[in-house]
Amino acid sequence: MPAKDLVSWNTMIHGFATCGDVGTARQLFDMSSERDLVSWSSMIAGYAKSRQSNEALILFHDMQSANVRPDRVTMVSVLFACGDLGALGMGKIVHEYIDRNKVEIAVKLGTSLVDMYAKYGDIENSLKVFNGMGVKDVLTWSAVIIGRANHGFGEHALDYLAKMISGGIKANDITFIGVLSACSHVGVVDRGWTYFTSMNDKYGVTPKIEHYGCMVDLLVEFGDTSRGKRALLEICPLLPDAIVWRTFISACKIHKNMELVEEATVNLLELEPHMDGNYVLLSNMYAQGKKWDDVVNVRRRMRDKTFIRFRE
DNA sequence: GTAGGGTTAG
Repeated sequence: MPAKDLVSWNTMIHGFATCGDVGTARQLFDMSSERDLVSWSSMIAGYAKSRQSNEALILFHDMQSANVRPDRVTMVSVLFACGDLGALGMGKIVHEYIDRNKVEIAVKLGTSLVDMYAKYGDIENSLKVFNGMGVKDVLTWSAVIIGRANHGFGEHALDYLAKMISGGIKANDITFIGVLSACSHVGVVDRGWTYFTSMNDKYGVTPKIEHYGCMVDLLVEFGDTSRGKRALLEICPLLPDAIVWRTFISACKIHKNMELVEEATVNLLELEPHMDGNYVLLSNMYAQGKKWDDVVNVRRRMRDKTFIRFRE
């Protein structure tokens, strides 16, 4: 039985880490006189969750130096960090460790492996783990669907959706991110619309801003810009966020619709006035349209911020 | 048995 104060200490580390305050969690972690498997795992999970994947892997390394053996809970977070960084080599080492130590590959750990390989684009290893899993849930399938979609294999992603549904597993909001972006990659606007409407009607999944983002991408790139704009401004009941605007901008560029791009970029700047990249985006856009006065204006707005080199 | 583990648009 672990000491009582070690348990409460770990609870505190975990509490701060999962709230996103990894800084405080780390302070507590560093202050603690005693650290066990749970302390390390909580801290690594905190870094992974807040997308400080490098820190997560560094800490995993420190954990090994401290001779604390990771278990399947630790490895879920480590694999997530590997997938996030594209650290396939590290991910494979973890996989080998799992096999060597005969760690049971249950749903969560299995899904983490499937996801890590799929994110990297290593579909062979991803499916090897996938096929070896006794129990798969909606996230296991979604990992494959999203992974395939993001690597340009939209048809493959949609195949897996069909297999999943015929296997009796219901798609959720995460699945639909993969499904809709698969439609974007394949360029099937009508099917995208069908899936989008079936989300609510058939699956009871309320579209989130991410799903509208996918639809904007699909419509603008393969439908027409004005329909995409309608989807964005009128149909989307949620306020478009910066990612949606950037999606819109990059999709618009294909059609070189300067007016819409300009409007969108101004909106983006309002949402994220501190992001330097957005000013560069706006300036480049004006430069492309040879609107030199506007280029100067954007630069003026930038001047008090920070030094940025504009592309010629 | 157990304080700690998986999800997403660009």
